Amino acid sequence: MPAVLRVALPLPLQTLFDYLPAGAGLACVGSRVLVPFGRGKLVGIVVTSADEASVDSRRLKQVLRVLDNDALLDPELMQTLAWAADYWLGAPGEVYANALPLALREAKPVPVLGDEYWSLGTAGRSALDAGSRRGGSQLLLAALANGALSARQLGEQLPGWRAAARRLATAGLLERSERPPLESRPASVTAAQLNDEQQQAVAAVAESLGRYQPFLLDGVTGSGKTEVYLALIEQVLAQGRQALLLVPEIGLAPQTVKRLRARLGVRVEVLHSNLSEGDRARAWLRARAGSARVILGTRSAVFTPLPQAGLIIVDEEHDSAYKQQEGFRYHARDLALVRARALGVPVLLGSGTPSLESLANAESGRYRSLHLRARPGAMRPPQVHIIDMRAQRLEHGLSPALLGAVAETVARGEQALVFRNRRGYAPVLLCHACGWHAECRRCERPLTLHAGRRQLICHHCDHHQSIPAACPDCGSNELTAQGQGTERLEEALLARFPQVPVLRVDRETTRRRDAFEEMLESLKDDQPAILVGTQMLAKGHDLPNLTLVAIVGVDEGLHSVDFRASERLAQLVVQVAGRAGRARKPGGVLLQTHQPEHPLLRSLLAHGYARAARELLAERRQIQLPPYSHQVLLRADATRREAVDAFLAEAAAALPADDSLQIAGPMPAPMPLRGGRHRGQLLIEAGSRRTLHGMLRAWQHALLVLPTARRVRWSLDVDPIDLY
DNA sequence: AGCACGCCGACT
DNA sequence: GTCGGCGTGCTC
Repeated sequence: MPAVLRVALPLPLQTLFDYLPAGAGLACVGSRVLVPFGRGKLVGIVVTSADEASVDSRRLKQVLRVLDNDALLDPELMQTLAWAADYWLGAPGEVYANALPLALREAKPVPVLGDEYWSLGTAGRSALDAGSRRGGSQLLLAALANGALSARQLGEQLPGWRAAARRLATAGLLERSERPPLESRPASVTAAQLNDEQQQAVAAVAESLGRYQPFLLDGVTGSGKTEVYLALIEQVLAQGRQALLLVPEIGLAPQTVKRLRARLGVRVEVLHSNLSEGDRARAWLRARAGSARVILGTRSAVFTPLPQAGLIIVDEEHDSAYKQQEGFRYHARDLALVRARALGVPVLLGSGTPSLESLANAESGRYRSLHLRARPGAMRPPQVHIIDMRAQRLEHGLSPALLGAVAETVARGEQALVFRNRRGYAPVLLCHACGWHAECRRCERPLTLHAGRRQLICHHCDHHQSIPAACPDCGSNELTAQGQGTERLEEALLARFPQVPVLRVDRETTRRRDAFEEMLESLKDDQPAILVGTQMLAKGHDLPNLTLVAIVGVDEGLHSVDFRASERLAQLVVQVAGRAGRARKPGGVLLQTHQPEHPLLRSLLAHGYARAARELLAERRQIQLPPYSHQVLLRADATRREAVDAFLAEAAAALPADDSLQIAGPMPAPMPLRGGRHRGQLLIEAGSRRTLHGMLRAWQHALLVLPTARRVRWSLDVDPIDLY
């Protein structure tokens, strides 16, 4: 019997807490325990045991209850989580809080491993026969008339059924039960014929099944990456192993799930934020039990237990959604690699526009490269043309050439997409008489004019205010909207093409869940239409009648302070342009810019992403930026600027004297004021990861005990991807 | 994080 | 005279 158990508690503290073992029940490493803490109780994870307590043994308390007889987290996950906590400087408790579904962080036994089923009670059947219910309740009763349905089936048939179910259950008309999960059904769709490159990719990964090997699968939109994933998952399933597929956002999931289910004929567990906590916990547990064979999920799904792991796939690996931006700032793609190594399985990173990090790893031989060049079933790659905006008469920011191309497209009965990465009507409201412009007081940035909502909105904090009728400085009523957002482009295109449906797709118009999918589905494949929107349009399902993509106003990305802006711009342009390439007909892409000579744009358009990325990488190498150096960013903010300055100065002074560390700052953050808080940062760079990580824990500890640290909010970000 | 303890300003 | 501000320290 060990003397003490070392327990991780859900607190943002860097320490483990020692407890005496419980009187009854043995708590093994990786299991949950309920412990007394202060005047309350907490659920923690047993991380290790030790012979001796790290504090005075008189202070030790006893574990109240052992919640799991067997480890909830297997040794591989425990080891990977410990690694992750160490690498990203996470507090142990926070790391476990990210890895475990919420329902498993409570002092309850693990939920029953089954599916939730609903059926009519006797009273329910009478109510159905009597027709005494209306609306959603009536529909739900009718849906259950022929027998019980699972929550999953109900979700597919009757959106919003849960509210009705709750009402009817309270009234005693419905019964809830748990049943073991359904056995798999035979696949309903057979494999597509793979082309040579796809076959080679599948063969290469398949040959590595059973051992760790990272692959970078580089394939443009429509090149058939998904078919490669499917073929590999099939092989993994045939070996009786599990496959984990990560996607950057769940918006991409519904079609992928449908495709996986139809093709593989097995249950596909989906782990995402819209899932109820009970369902999420059950899916997680089914993966742990090995009954879930295919797991699809976003960032946090990288923590799914995989006792019979066969393969991990990270789709759209360049996507920054894989990096958690607060709390425990881990990167799911990087963690997927660590897990794959621990599990001894291959890991496949897929993207049409790979991150420079992954390209560098492929170049150095750490990853094996797989390419898909051909576009099966698609026409040749879209032709990209630059429109030089200089000296053009613009109509709401749209050049005659662009409008002409849109006109031709819709005249042919085809669809056009106008991409502008700015929401709202106009990014600036300017006084023509005195030069005043509306600015957020809490961020010192221009307020965006939203015409439909009749408000000025700050895109950096939630500040809203009404639109002034006259200039508050000089009283002039010559207030003019400067620049174009998606709302204004929508208005201009509507006015210009009154006979064609114009759909705006941005955060405002797709606020409701599923709104985005519904909007895209409302497009008739054989009818003309114009889509206007932001980033969101870079993804989503195929639009076979979309033949023109017009990219407007990406110039901001060409001279940003963030060294990653050009990489992101190139990825965005290629991803958006790719939307035109999936049509039955050849697609065209127009890029409207003030800087047609910009080397990045020239290289991108003349030679494609791979070449542009190589050039960006060469630049990074020359000036020793990531991935050729390693960074840690200390961020701090406070209502008083002096508090930030004092803390950062002390933080810099607490750094070890080491010539191999490059220190930038303390300096103001790119947005020095946000939401009324002053922000500053200190960037540490090193050529070697070992050097950097060698000092990090000690430095973090030094920061924790700085008196000035108490007067600011601060965080350390290892491998930051946004320097905002 | 959450909570207690402790030392200085405006109130029944 | 007390109620309550948040600065400081602690939680095994």
